[in-house]
Amino acid sequence: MSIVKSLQQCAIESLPALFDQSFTEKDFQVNQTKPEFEGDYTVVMFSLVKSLKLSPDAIGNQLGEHLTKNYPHLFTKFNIIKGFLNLTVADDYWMELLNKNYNDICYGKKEMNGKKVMVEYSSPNTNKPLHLGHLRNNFLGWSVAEILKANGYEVIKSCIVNDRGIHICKSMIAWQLFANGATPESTKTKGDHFVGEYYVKFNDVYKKETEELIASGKTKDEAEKEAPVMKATQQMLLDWENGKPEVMELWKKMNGWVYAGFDVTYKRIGSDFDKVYYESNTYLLGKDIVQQGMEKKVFYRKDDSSIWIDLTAEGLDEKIVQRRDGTAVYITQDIGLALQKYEQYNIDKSIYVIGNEQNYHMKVLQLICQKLGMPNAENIFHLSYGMVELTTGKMKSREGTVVDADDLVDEMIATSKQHTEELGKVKDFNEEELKELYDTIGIGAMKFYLLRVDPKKTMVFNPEESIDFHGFTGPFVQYTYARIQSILRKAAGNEQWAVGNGQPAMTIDSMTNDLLKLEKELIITAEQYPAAIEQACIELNPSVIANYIFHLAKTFNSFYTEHSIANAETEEKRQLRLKLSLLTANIIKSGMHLLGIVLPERM
RNA sequence: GGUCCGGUAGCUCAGUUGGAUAGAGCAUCAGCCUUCUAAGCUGAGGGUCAUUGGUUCGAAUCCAAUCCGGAUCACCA
Repeated sequence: MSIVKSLQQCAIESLPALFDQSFTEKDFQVNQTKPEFEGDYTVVMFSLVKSLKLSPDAIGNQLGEHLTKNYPHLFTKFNIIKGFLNLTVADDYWMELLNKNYNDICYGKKEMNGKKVMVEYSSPNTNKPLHLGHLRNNFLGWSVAEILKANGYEVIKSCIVNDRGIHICKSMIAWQLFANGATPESTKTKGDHFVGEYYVKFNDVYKKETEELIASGKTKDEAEKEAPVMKATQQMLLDWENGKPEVMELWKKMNGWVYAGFDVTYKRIGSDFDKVYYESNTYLLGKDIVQQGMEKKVFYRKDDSSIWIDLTAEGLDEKIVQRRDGTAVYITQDIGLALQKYEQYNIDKSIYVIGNEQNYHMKVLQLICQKLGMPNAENIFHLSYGMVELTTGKMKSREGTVVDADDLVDEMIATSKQHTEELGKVKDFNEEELKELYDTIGIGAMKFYLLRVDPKKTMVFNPEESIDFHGFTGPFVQYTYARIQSILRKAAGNEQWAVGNGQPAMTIDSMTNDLLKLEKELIITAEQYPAAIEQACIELNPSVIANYIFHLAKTFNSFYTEHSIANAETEEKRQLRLKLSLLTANIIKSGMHLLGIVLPERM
C-alpha cells in the first residue's frame, strides 16, 4: 500500500476513536508537504471542520497526537500550520520499504485482471508516407498499450490500413500516366515516398486541369467533376471494385512498395501490431448490420431509398448509413469492424487512437453501436489526441509544410551523433555500438518530446526545441540512467565497496544516523512510481509517466551532486546510496519502457 | 449559426476529487569540473492563471456570461 493510502487508512481508523463519526478516504486530502515546511506529507483539515464543528488546528492537534502515538512506526512528528497537519514519516518505514517492497516499487506491475483491451492506432493511408502527426499517434498508441499491460490488462495492438478508395487510386493514376515504369528500385527511393510523389503529382495535374476548365468558362464544381484526371480516377475506383485484373495488379504492386517503406519506418520507431486489418477486406462489412438496424427500427429509409439514423434526440444530426445506390459509407464499415473486433477477440474494451478532428464521428459511431445493442458498445473509447502544429502554424500538405516522419528521425539521429561526438565520452565504442547509441538517443529524444505533453492537447512542434538534449528531455533521463550504470559498474569491480556482485546489500539494517534530506526525497519520489502508473492508466495518458520520470531523474541528479557514493561517510551509507541508485535506475528503465524509450548503458 | 475542445512566465508545457507564497524546461543573467559521466548541479530575474461576475473558510481548478483561437457539423475517407 502506498504511504498516502496508509495515511488515509490510519486517519480513518483514528478519527472515530476521537470523535465518534465515521469517515472515508475522500475526507482526507493528502499532499506532499511543501519544502518550506517541516514534514513529508500533509493532511488538509478544512474539509473536516464542518462535520466536527471544531477549528482546523484543534482537529489537527488531536489527529496528530493520535497518529504519532498509535502509529509510531509510520509517523514520528507532526506540526500544524494554518489548518494543515504536516506529518513526518519514520525513517524506519522508508528503510523497510527498501528492504521488502523494493521490486514492487521498481516495476509497479499489477496482477493480471482478466480484462482484454484492443488498442487501435497508427492507421496509415497507403498513398503517402508517414508524417509528424502519425508519429504522435504511433508513440501514443504503443505507450498506452504498454501502460495497460503494466496495469494488468491483456492488450491486443491493432492497426487498420486504409488501403483502398479514391485517394489510393489518385496515386495509381498518376503513376500510370507519368512514371514511365519507374519503380522505387529504379529511382532508389523508399517505397512510401515514391508513391507519395505520385499522389502529389496527381494533385498538381488536377489543379492545373480544373484551372484550365474554369478559365474556359466552367464553374468550380463542374471543373472539379470534369477534370480528365479525376474522371480517370473514378473509373479506376469502379474497375477496382469490379476486380479488373490489371487494376488489381497495379494496386497490389504499389501498395507493396508502400508497405516495404512503412516496415522500415515502423521498425525504426518501434511500432508493432498484433493484428492488422485492411480496409480492402473490411469495407464491405456492415451491410448486414444495416439490415439488422432496419429490423430493429434503429435505421429508417428515406424516399430516395437511402438509409439513415436519427440522432437529433442525442443532440447530433441525422446520419446516413447507406447510400441510395445501396453502397456503404465510411461509418458503416466502422460499425462492421467494431463488431468484428468483439466477435474475434471477445474484448472488454476497444480503444481507438484517433485525432480529435474525428470526435464527432467517433461519438456517432459509439451511439450507433449502442443503439444496435452491440455487446460492450459502452466500452468503445476514443482516445482523442490533439494535432501537432508548427511554430509557423498548421502543417499543410498543399503548402509543403508537412514534417516527414523519416526526415525527422534522420535529423534527430544526426543531431544525437553530433552531440555525442562533441562530448567525446564514448571514443572506445565501435561503429556498431555508436550507431546503436545514436539511434537510442535520437529516437528517445523524439518520443519523449511528443509524449511529454497531455495527448488531448494540441501541441506545437518546435524544431529547435525538439533537438535540444538538455532539461525536460529524453536524453536527460537517459543520461541519468547511464550515470547510475557507471556507478554500479564501478561498485561491481571494486572489492573495497564490499559488493562483489555489483548489487548493493539487499537488506539494509536500521540506520544509525538519520536519512539526509536528499536521500529521503529520492525515496519518497520513488515510492510514488506505482501511483503514477495507475494514474497514467486511468487517464490513458503517457505524459504522466514522462513527467514523473523526469522529476525522479532530477531528484537523483541533485542527490548525486550533493552526496558522494564512493566516499560515503559510513559503509551503511554507501550501501544505502547504492541501493537508492539501483532503485532509481530500475524505475527509470521501467518507466521509459512504458514510453517506448530504450536506455543506453553508457553515453 | 449549432456542438465540442482550448487560452497559465518571452517560448514550450505541468498544475491531482477546489488547499499553504501558481511550478518545470528552454531562453537571459550569476556561480560550480583535481574527487562516482558538466547531456549535470546551485542561484537570480520573469505571472492581472484571457476578461467580468458568482459559489465558499479557501478558486488557475467549479458555475454563468463575454472575448480570442481551433476542430467539427458531406450520399469524402
